[in-house]
Amino acid sequence: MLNDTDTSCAPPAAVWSMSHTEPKTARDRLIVAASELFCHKGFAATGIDTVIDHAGTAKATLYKHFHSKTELIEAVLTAEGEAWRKWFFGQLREIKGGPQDRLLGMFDVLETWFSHPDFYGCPFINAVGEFDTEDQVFRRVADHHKDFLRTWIRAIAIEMGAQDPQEFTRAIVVQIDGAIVAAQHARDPSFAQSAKSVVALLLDQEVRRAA
Amino acid sequence: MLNDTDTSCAPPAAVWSMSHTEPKTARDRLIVAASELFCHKGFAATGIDTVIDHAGTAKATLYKHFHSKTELIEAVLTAEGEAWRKWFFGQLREIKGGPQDRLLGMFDVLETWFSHPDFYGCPFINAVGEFDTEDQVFRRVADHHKDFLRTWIRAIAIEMGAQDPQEFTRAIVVQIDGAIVAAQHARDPSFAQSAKSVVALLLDQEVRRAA
DNA sequence: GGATGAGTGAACAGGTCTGTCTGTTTTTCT
DNA sequence: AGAAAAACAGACAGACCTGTTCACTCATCC
Repeated sequence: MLNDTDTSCAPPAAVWSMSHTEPKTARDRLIVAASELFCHKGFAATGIDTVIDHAGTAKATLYKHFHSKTELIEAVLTAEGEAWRKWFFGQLREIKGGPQDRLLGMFDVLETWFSHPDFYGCPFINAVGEFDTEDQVFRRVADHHKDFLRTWIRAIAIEMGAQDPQEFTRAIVVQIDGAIVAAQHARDPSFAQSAKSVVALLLDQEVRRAA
Repeated sequence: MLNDTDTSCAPPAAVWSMSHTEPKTARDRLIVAASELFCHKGFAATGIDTVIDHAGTAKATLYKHFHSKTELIEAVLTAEGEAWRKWFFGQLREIKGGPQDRLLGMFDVLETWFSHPDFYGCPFINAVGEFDTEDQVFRRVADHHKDFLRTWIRAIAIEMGAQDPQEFTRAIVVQIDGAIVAAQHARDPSFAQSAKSVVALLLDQEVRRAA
Protein backbone atom coordinates (compact mmCIF):
# COMPACT_ATOMS: atom_id res chain seq x y z
CA MET A 1 0.00 0.00 0.00
CA LEU A 2 2.94 2.29 0.42
CA ASN A 3 5.56 3.41 -2.03
CA ASP A 4 8.29 1.39 -0.43
CA THR A 5 9.76 0.16 -3.67
CA ASP A 6 12.01 2.88 -5.00
CA THR A 7 13.03 5.07 -2.11
CA SER A 8 16.18 3.31 -1.09
CA CYS A 9 18.64 3.21 -3.96
CA ALA A 10 19.99 6.75 -4.28
CA PRO A 11 20.61 8.64 -1.06
CA PRO A 12 22.99 11.41 -2.13
CA ALA A 13 20.79 14.17 -0.80
CA ALA A 14 17.44 14.64 0.80
CA VAL A 15 14.59 13.99 -1.57
CA TRP A 16 12.38 16.42 0.27
CA SER A 17 14.89 19.17 -0.21
CA MET A 18 15.82 20.93 -3.38
CA SER A 19 19.38 19.80 -2.77
CA HIS A 20 18.83 16.71 -4.89
CA THR A 21 17.82 18.58 -8.02
CA GLU A 22 20.72 18.61 -10.45
CA PRO A 23 21.76 22.25 -10.59
CA LYS A 24 22.44 23.45 -14.11
CA THR A 25 22.59 27.20 -14.12
CA ALA A 26 24.74 29.24 -11.76
CA ARG A 27 21.58 30.46 -10.07
CA ASP A 28 20.53 26.91 -9.30
CA ARG A 29 23.93 26.05 -7.93
CA LEU A 30 23.79 29.11 -5.69
CA ILE A 31 20.38 28.23 -4.36
CA VAL A 32 21.36 24.63 -3.71
CA ALA A 33 24.59 25.55 -1.96
CA ALA A 34 22.99 28.34 0.04
CA SER A 35 20.15 26.08 1.05
CA GLU A 36 22.44 23.42 2.45
CA LEU A 37 24.65 25.88 4.27
CA PHE A 38 21.91 28.12 5.63
CA CYS A 39 19.85 25.25 6.92
CA HIS A 40 22.75 23.42 8.49
CA LYS A 41 24.89 26.20 9.89
CA GLY A 42 22.34 28.97 10.29
CA PHE A 43 21.37 31.87 8.09
CA ALA A 44 23.28 34.61 9.86
CA ALA A 45 26.26 32.40 10.61
CA THR A 46 26.85 31.50 6.96
CA GLY A 47 28.74 34.08 4.94
CA ILE A 48 28.42 34.92 1.30
CA ASP A 49 31.95 33.74 0.58
CA THR A 50 31.15 30.30 1.91
CA VAL A 51 28.12 30.14 -0.33
CA ILE A 52 29.99 31.04 -3.50
CA ASP A 53 32.80 28.66 -2.61
CA HIS A 54 30.34 25.79 -2.32
CA ALA A 55 28.43 26.85 -5.41
CA GLY A 56 31.63 27.34 -7.41
CA THR A 57 30.51 30.67 -8.77
CA ALA A 58 31.85 34.19 -8.73
CA LYS A 59 30.58 36.67 -6.21
CA ALA A 60 29.40 38.98 -8.94
CA THR A 61 27.20 36.20 -10.24
CA LEU A 62 25.50 35.92 -6.89
CA TYR A 63 24.80 39.62 -6.72
CA LYS A 64 23.56 39.64 -10.27
CA HIS A 65 20.86 37.14 -9.40
CA PHE A 66 20.15 38.27 -5.85
CA HIS A 67 20.56 41.87 -4.86
CA SER A 68 21.33 41.14 -1.25
CA LYS A 69 21.86 38.33 1.19
CA THR A 70 18.35 38.81 2.50
CA GLU A 71 17.01 38.28 -0.99
CA LEU A 72 19.07 35.13 -1.29
CA ILE A 73 17.67 33.82 1.98
CA GLU A 74 14.18 34.59 0.78
CA ALA A 75 14.84 32.77 -2.49
CA VAL A 76 16.25 29.79 -0.62
CA LEU A 77 13.22 29.57 1.62
CA THR A 78 10.91 29.84 -1.35
CA ALA A 79 12.74 27.15 -3.28
CA GLU A 80 13.10 24.90 -0.26
CA GLY A 81 9.41 25.27 0.47
CA GLU A 82 8.44 24.41 -3.08
CA ALA A 83 10.67 21.34 -3.14
CA TRP A 84 9.42 20.17 0.22
CA ARG A 85 5.78 20.60 -0.71
CA LYS A 86 6.30 18.83 -4.00
CA TRP A 87 7.75 15.86 -2.19
CA PHE A 88 5.35 15.96 0.75
CA PHE A 89 2.08 16.32 -1.13
CA GLY A 90 3.33 13.79 -3.62
CA GLN A 91 3.68 11.32 -0.77
CA LEU A 92 0.29 12.28 0.59
CA ARG A 93 -1.33 11.62 -2.76
CA GLU A 94 -0.18 8.02 -2.64
CA ILE A 95 -2.01 7.28 0.58
CA LYS A 96 -5.04 5.13 -0.06
CA GLY A 97 -8.26 5.34 1.87
CA GLY A 98 -10.65 7.91 3.24
CA PRO A 99 -9.91 11.25 4.83
CA GLN A 100 -9.02 9.68 8.16
CA ASP A 101 -6.51 7.34 6.58
CA ARG A 102 -4.94 10.15 4.67
CA LEU A 103 -4.66 12.32 7.72
CA LEU A 104 -3.09 9.56 9.77
CA GLY A 105 -0.85 8.59 6.88
CA MET A 106 0.53 12.09 6.84
CA PHE A 107 2.35 11.38 10.07
CA ASP A 108 4.10 8.41 8.53
CA VAL A 109 5.31 10.74 5.81
CA LEU A 110 6.47 13.14 8.48
CA GLU A 111 8.36 10.33 10.15
CA THR A 112 10.08 9.57 6.87
CA TRP A 113 11.13 13.19 6.77
CA PHE A 114 12.35 13.15 10.36
CA SER A 115 14.29 9.96 9.72
CA HIS A 116 16.45 11.38 7.01
CA PRO A 117 20.02 11.98 8.20
CA ASP A 118 19.86 15.51 6.83
CA PHE A 119 16.74 16.42 8.77
CA TYR A 120 17.52 19.66 10.59
CA GLY A 121 14.02 20.67 11.57
CA CYS A 122 11.72 22.86 9.53
CA PRO A 123 13.70 25.63 7.80
CA PHE A 124 10.80 27.98 8.26
CA ILE A 125 10.50 27.37 11.97
CA ASN A 126 14.23 27.81 12.30
CA ALA A 127 14.28 30.98 10.22
CA VAL A 128 11.45 32.62 12.13
CA GLY A 129 13.11 31.59 15.38
CA GLU A 130 16.39 33.10 14.26
CA PHE A 131 15.12 36.44 13.01
CA ASP A 132 11.82 36.74 14.79
CA THR A 133 10.99 40.37 15.26
CA GLU A 134 13.72 41.72 13.06
CA ASP A 135 12.43 40.99 9.63
CA GLN A 136 8.89 39.88 9.04
CA VAL A 137 9.68 38.91 5.47
CA PHE A 138 10.61 35.46 6.66
CA ARG A 139 7.51 35.16 8.79
CA ARG A 140 5.45 35.98 5.71
CA VAL A 141 7.21 33.35 3.60
CA ALA A 142 6.78 30.84 6.40
CA ASP A 143 3.10 31.61 6.69
CA HIS A 144 2.64 31.20 2.97
CA HIS A 145 4.28 27.80 3.17
CA LYS A 146 2.20 26.66 6.11
CA ASP A 147 -0.94 27.80 4.38
CA PHE A 148 -0.68 24.95 1.91
CA LEU A 149 -0.70 22.52 4.78
CA ARG A 150 -3.58 24.23 6.54
CA THR A 151 -5.62 24.17 3.36
CA TRP A 152 -4.99 20.47 2.90
CA ILE A 153 -5.95 19.70 6.49
CA ARG A 154 -9.03 21.87 6.37
CA ALA A 155 -10.21 20.10 3.22
CA ILE A 156 -9.86 16.80 5.02
CA ALA A 157 -11.74 18.19 8.01
CA ILE A 158 -14.61 19.32 5.82
CA GLU A 159 -14.63 16.07 3.88
CA MET A 160 -14.86 14.21 7.18
CA GLY A 161 -17.66 16.42 8.33
CA ALA A 162 -15.73 17.68 11.30
CA GLN A 163 -17.80 19.71 13.69
CA ASP A 164 -15.42 22.68 13.71
CA PRO A 165 -12.99 22.48 10.80
CA GLN A 166 -11.15 25.61 11.91
CA GLU A 167 -10.47 24.32 15.39
CA PHE A 168 -9.75 20.85 14.08
CA THR A 169 -7.13 22.29 11.74
CA ARG A 170 -5.52 24.21 14.57
CA ALA A 171 -5.25 21.06 16.64
CA ILE A 172 -3.59 19.20 13.76
CA VAL A 173 -1.16 22.06 13.17
CA VAL A 174 -0.14 21.80 16.81
CA GLN A 175 0.55 18.10 16.32
CA ILE A 176 2.69 18.75 13.26
CA ASP A 177 4.72 21.60 14.72
CA GLY A 178 5.11 19.75 17.99
CA ALA A 179 6.27 16.60 16.29
CA ILE A 180 8.78 18.50 14.18
CA VAL A 181 10.32 20.29 17.13
CA ALA A 182 10.30 17.29 19.45
CA ALA A 183 11.85 15.07 16.78
CA GLN A 184 14.47 17.69 15.97
CA HIS A 185 15.49 18.22 19.57
CA ALA A 186 15.49 14.61 20.70
CA ARG A 187 16.75 13.38 17.31
CA ASP A 188 13.94 10.88 17.52
CA PRO A 189 11.69 10.51 14.45
CA SER A 190 9.15 8.46 16.36
CA PHE A 191 7.57 11.58 17.79
CA ALA A 192 5.62 11.48 14.54
CA GLN A 193 3.93 8.35 15.86
CA SER A 194 3.14 10.02 19.18
CA ALA A 195 1.44 12.81 17.30
CA LYS A 196 -0.30 10.28 15.08
CA SER A 197 -1.81 8.53 18.10
CA VAL A 198 -3.15 11.83 19.35
CA VAL A 199 -4.69 12.52 15.98
CA ALA A 200 -6.30 9.10 16.01
CA LEU A 201 -7.93 10.13 19.27
CA LEU A 202 -9.15 13.35 17.69
CA LEU A 203 -10.67 11.36 14.86
CA ASP A 204 -12.35 9.04 17.36
CA GLN A 205 -13.92 12.02 19.01
CA GLU A 206 -15.26 13.34 15.74
CA VAL A 207 -16.77 9.96 14.93
CA ARG A 208 -18.39 9.75 18.35
CA ARG A 209 -19.73 13.25 18.01
CA ALA A 210 -21.22 12.48 14.64
CA ALA A 211 -22.91 9.35 15.98
CA MET B 1 2.28 33.81 52.04
CA LEU B 2 3.70 34.83 48.73
CA ASN B 3 4.63 38.24 47.56
CA ASP B 4 1.80 38.36 45.09
CA THR B 5 0.76 41.86 46.01
CA ASP B 6 3.47 43.83 44.35
CA THR B 7 3.82 42.15 41.00
CA SER B 8 1.68 44.55 39.02
CA CYS B 9 3.12 48.00 39.43
CA ALA B 10 6.29 47.68 37.39
CA PRO B 11 5.87 46.06 33.98
CA PRO B 12 9.12 47.02 32.30
CA ALA B 13 10.04 43.49 31.41
CA ALA B 14 8.65 40.02 31.29
CA VAL B 15 8.18 38.30 34.61
CA TRP B 16 8.97 34.90 33.15
CA SER B 17 12.30 36.17 31.92
CA MET B 18 15.30 37.08 33.97
CA SER B 19 15.09 40.53 32.43
CA HIS B 20 12.97 41.74 35.32
CA THR B 21 15.52 40.88 37.99
CA GLU B 22 17.25 44.02 39.14
CA PRO B 23 20.81 43.58 37.94
CA LYS B 24 23.38 44.54 40.52
CA THR B 25 26.72 43.24 39.47
CA ALA B 26 28.23 43.82 36.07
CA ARG B 27 27.85 40.15 35.35
CA ASP B 28 24.11 40.38 35.97
CA ARG B 29 23.77 43.40 33.75
CA LEU B 30 25.62 41.59 31.00
CA ILE B 31 23.40 38.55 31.26
CA VAL B 32 20.24 40.64 31.29
CA ALA B 33 21.28 42.75 28.32
CA ALA B 34 22.56 39.77 26.36
CA SER B 35 19.40 37.85 27.09
CA GLU B 36 17.13 40.54 25.71
CA LEU B 37 19.26 41.14 22.65
CA PHE B 38 19.99 37.53 21.81
CA CYS B 39 16.40 36.46 22.16
CA HIS B 40 14.97 39.34 20.20
CA LYS B 41 17.49 39.83 17.44
CA GLY B 42 19.10 36.43 17.26
CA PHE B 43 22.24 35.00 18.80
CA ALA B 44 24.53 35.23 15.81
CA ALA B 45 23.09 38.55 14.67
CA THR B 46 23.81 40.30 17.95
CA GLY B 47 27.37 41.50 18.39
CA ILE B 48 29.40 41.79 21.54
CA ASP B 49 29.59 45.56 21.25
CA THR B 50 25.83 45.83 21.25
CA VAL B 51 25.70 43.74 24.39
CA ILE B 52 28.19 45.82 26.33
CA ASP B 53 26.51 49.02 25.16
CA HIS B 54 23.20 47.86 26.55
CA ALA B 55 24.77 46.50 29.70
CA GLY B 56 26.83 49.63 30.21
CA THR B 57 29.97 47.68 30.94
CA ALA B 58 33.43 47.57 29.47
CA LYS B 59 34.35 44.89 27.02
CA ALA B 60 37.13 43.64 29.25
CA THR B 61 34.56 43.01 31.95
CA LEU B 62 32.59 40.80 29.64
CA TYR B 63 35.60 38.74 28.72
CA LYS B 64 36.63 38.47 32.34
CA HIS B 65 33.32 36.80 33.20
CA PHE B 66 32.80 34.89 29.97
CA HIS B 67 35.74 33.67 27.98
CA SER B 68 33.93 33.75 24.68
CA LYS B 69 30.68 34.69 23.06
CA THR B 70 29.66 31.05 23.02
CA GLU B 71 30.15 30.92 26.77
CA LEU B 72 28.02 34.02 27.13
CA ILE B 73 25.25 32.47 25.08
CA GLU B 74 25.43 29.37 27.21
CA ALA B 75 25.21 31.45 30.39
CA VAL B 76 22.26 33.38 28.99
CA LEU B 77 20.39 30.21 28.14
CA THR B 78 21.11 28.79 31.57
CA ALA B 79 19.95 31.94 33.35
CA GLU B 80 16.94 32.37 31.12
CA GLY B 81 15.97 28.77 31.70
CA GLU B 82 16.26 29.15 35.45
CA ALA B 83 14.16 32.31 35.51
CA TRP B 84 11.54 30.80 33.27
CA ARG B 85 11.27 27.64 35.31
CA LYS B 86 11.06 29.61 38.53
CA TRP B 87 8.14 31.57 37.14
CA PHE B 88 6.50 28.67 35.36
CA PHE B 89 6.61 26.09 38.14
CA GLY B 90 5.62 28.81 40.58
CA GLN B 91 2.49 29.34 38.53
CA LEU B 92 1.88 25.61 38.31
CA ARG B 93 2.08 25.30 42.08
CA GLU B 94 -0.84 27.67 42.46
CA ILE B 95 -3.19 25.51 40.44
CA LYS B 96 -5.73 23.82 42.68
CA GLY B 97 -7.10 20.36 42.10
CA GLY B 98 -5.98 16.92 41.12
CA PRO B 99 -3.37 15.88 38.56
CA GLN B 100 -5.76 16.39 35.65
CA ASP B 101 -6.57 19.92 36.73
CA ARG B 102 -2.93 20.75 37.14
CA LEU B 103 -2.05 19.36 33.74
CA LEU B 104 -4.84 21.28 32.05
CA GLY B 105 -4.03 24.39 34.06
CA MET B 106 -0.51 24.30 32.69
CA PHE B 107 -1.84 25.34 29.30
CA ASP B 108 -3.42 28.43 30.80
CA VAL B 109 -0.03 29.31 32.19
CA LEU B 110 1.44 28.75 28.77
CA GLU B 111 -1.16 31.06 27.30
CA THR B 112 -0.15 33.74 29.79
CA TRP B 113 3.39 33.31 28.58
CA PHE B 114 2.36 33.49 24.93
CA SER B 115 0.30 36.60 25.60
CA HIS B 116 3.15 38.67 26.88
CA PRO B 117 4.22 41.32 24.35
CA ASP B 118 7.81 40.17 24.74
CA PHE B 119 7.05 36.57 23.90
CA TYR B 120 9.47 35.58 21.17
CA GLY B 121 9.06 31.83 21.29
CA CYS B 122 11.13 29.48 23.39
CA PRO B 123 14.76 30.61 23.48
CA PHE B 124 15.89 27.01 23.53
CA ILE B 125 13.90 26.04 20.49
CA ASN B 126 15.18 29.12 18.71
CA ALA B 127 18.77 28.48 19.73
CA VAL B 128 18.74 24.85 18.62
CA GLY B 129 17.08 25.91 15.37
CA GLU B 130 19.72 28.53 14.77
CA PHE B 131 22.82 26.47 15.49
CA ASP B 132 21.54 22.95 15.07
CA THR B 133 24.37 20.71 14.03
CA GLU B 134 27.15 23.18 14.61
CA ASP B 135 27.40 23.19 18.34
CA GLN B 136 25.66 20.61 20.44
CA VAL B 137 26.31 22.57 23.59
CA PHE B 138 23.05 24.41 23.06
CA ARG B 139 21.17 21.24 22.39
CA ARG B 140 22.47 19.86 25.68
CA VAL B 141 21.40 22.95 27.61
CA ALA B 142 18.00 22.82 25.93
CA ASP B 143 17.58 19.18 26.81
CA HIS B 144 18.47 19.86 30.42
CA HIS B 145 15.82 22.56 30.51
CA LYS B 146 13.15 20.40 28.96
CA ASP B 147 13.95 17.63 31.36
CA PHE B 148 12.41 19.57 34.23
CA LEU B 149 9.19 19.75 32.30
CA ARG B 150 9.26 16.10 31.34
CA THR B 151 9.82 15.12 34.95
CA TRP B 152 6.87 17.19 36.08
CA ILE B 153 4.59 15.73 33.43
CA ARG B 154 5.72 12.21 34.11
CA ALA B 155 4.99 12.65 37.82
CA ILE B 156 1.49 13.74 36.93
CA ALA B 157 1.11 10.79 34.60
CA ILE B 158 2.12 8.37 37.30
CA GLU B 159 -0.05 10.09 39.89
CA MET B 160 -2.98 9.76 37.52
CA GLY B 161 -2.20 6.13 36.94
CA ALA B 162 -1.66 6.61 33.24
CA GLN B 163 -1.32 3.38 31.38
CA ASP B 164 1.96 4.33 29.70
CA PRO B 165 3.54 7.32 31.44
CA GLN B 166 6.41 7.47 28.98
CA GLU B 167 4.18 7.68 25.95
CA PHE B 168 1.79 9.98 27.75
CA THR B 169 4.64 12.36 28.49
CA ARG B 170 5.75 12.33 24.89
CA ALA B 171 2.26 13.24 23.74
CA ILE B 172 2.13 16.16 26.18
CA VAL B 173 5.55 17.37 25.08
CA VAL B 174 4.27 17.44 21.52
CA GLN B 175 1.33 19.58 22.67
CA ILE B 176 3.63 22.04 24.44
CA ASP B 177 6.17 22.38 21.65
CA GLY B 178 3.43 22.59 19.07
CA ALA B 179 1.58 25.27 20.98
CA ILE B 180 4.74 27.32 21.44
CA VAL B 181 5.67 27.23 17.77
CA ALA B 182 2.14 27.76 16.48
CA ALA B 183 1.58 30.68 18.86
CA GLN B 184 4.91 32.20 17.95
CA HIS B 185 4.33 31.99 14.21
CA ALA B 186 0.70 33.07 14.15
CA ARG B 187 1.20 35.53 17.00
CA ASP B 188 -1.85 33.93 18.52
CA PRO B 189 -1.67 32.87 22.18
CA SER B 190 -4.89 30.89 21.94
CA PHE B 191 -3.07 27.94 20.45
CA ALA B 192 -2.50 27.07 24.09
CA GLN B 193 -6.23 26.41 24.33
CA SER B 194 -6.19 24.25 21.23
CA ALA B 195 -3.49 22.16 22.82
CA LYS B 196 -5.39 22.13 26.09
CA SER B 197 -8.48 20.68 24.39
CA VAL B 198 -6.37 17.93 22.91
CA VAL B 199 -4.93 17.15 26.32
CA ALA B 200 -8.43 17.01 27.77
CA LEU B 201 -9.16 14.35 25.21
CA LEU B 202 -6.07 12.43 26.22
CA LEU B 203 -7.21 12.57 29.83
CA ASP B 204 -10.65 11.33 28.80
CA GLN B 205 -9.05 8.38 27.16
CA GLU B 206 -7.03 7.52 30.25
CA VAL B 207 -10.14 7.69 32.38
CA ARG B 208 -12.05 5.47 29.99
CA ARG B 209 -9.19 3.02 29.88
CA ALA B 210 -9.06 2.88 33.66
CA ALA B 211 -12.79 2.24 33.88
C1' DG C 1 32.74 35.93 -37.57
C1' DG C 2 31.26 39.34 -34.70
C1' DA C 3 28.00 40.80 -31.18
C1' DT C 4 25.73 39.49 -26.94
C1' DG C 5 25.17 37.89 -22.51
C1' DA C 6 26.43 35.02 -18.77
C1' DG C 7 29.99 33.77 -15.89
C1' DT C 8 34.81 34.22 -13.92
C1' DG C 9 38.59 35.73 -10.78
C1' DA C 10 40.48 39.01 -8.08
C1' DA C 11 40.95 43.13 -5.90
C1' DC C 12 38.84 46.63 -3.17
C1' DA C 13 35.94 49.56 0.03
C1' DG C 14 34.06 50.19 4.26
C1' DG C 15 32.10 47.98 8.20
C1' DT C 16 31.66 44.95 11.85
C1' DC C 17 33.07 41.03 14.24
C1' DT C 18 35.51 38.70 18.32
C1' DG C 19 38.96 39.08 21.45
C1' DT C 20 43.23 41.50 23.73
C1' DC C 21 45.65 44.89 26.10
C1' DT C 22 46.69 49.18 28.78
C1' DG C 23 46.10 52.39 32.00
C1' DT C 24 42.75 54.70 35.08
C1' DT C 25 38.98 54.93 38.21
C1' DT C 26 35.76 53.07 41.35
C1' DT C 27 34.26 49.95 44.74
C1' DT C 28 34.94 46.92 48.56
C1' DC C 29 37.05 44.88 52.38
C1' DT C 30 39.92 45.21 56.42
C1' DA D 1 42.62 55.08 55.60
C1' DG D 2 44.79 52.05 52.75
C1' DA D 3 45.21 47.77 50.09
C1' DA D 4 43.08 44.76 46.84
C1' DA D 5 39.78 43.63 43.64
C1' DA D 6 36.69 44.93 40.17
C1' DA D 7 35.07 47.73 36.61
C1' DC D 8 35.96 51.39 33.65
C1' DA D 9 37.08 53.72 28.67
C1' DG D 10 39.09 53.04 24.68
C1' DA D 11 42.49 51.81 21.36
C1' DC D 12 44.01 47.99 18.79
C1' DA D 13 44.74 43.58 16.00
C1' DG D 14 43.23 40.63 12.70
C1' DA D 15 39.78 38.29 10.73
C1' DC D 16 35.52 38.24 8.40
C1' DC D 17 31.48 40.47 6.58
C1' DT D 18 28.51 42.42 2.61
C1' DG D 19 28.57 44.46 -1.57
C1' DT D 20 31.04 46.77 -5.79
C1' DT D 21 33.91 47.05 -9.63
C1' DC D 22 36.83 45.83 -13.49
C1' DA D 23 38.93 43.30 -16.95
C1' DC D 24 38.66 38.94 -19.01
C1' DT D 25 36.77 34.32 -20.97
C1' DC D 26 33.70 31.58 -23.37
C1' DA D 27 29.67 29.76 -25.40
C1' DT D 28 25.79 30.69 -28.44
C1' DC D 29 23.34 32.56 -32.10
C1' DC D 30 22.40 35.50 -35.98
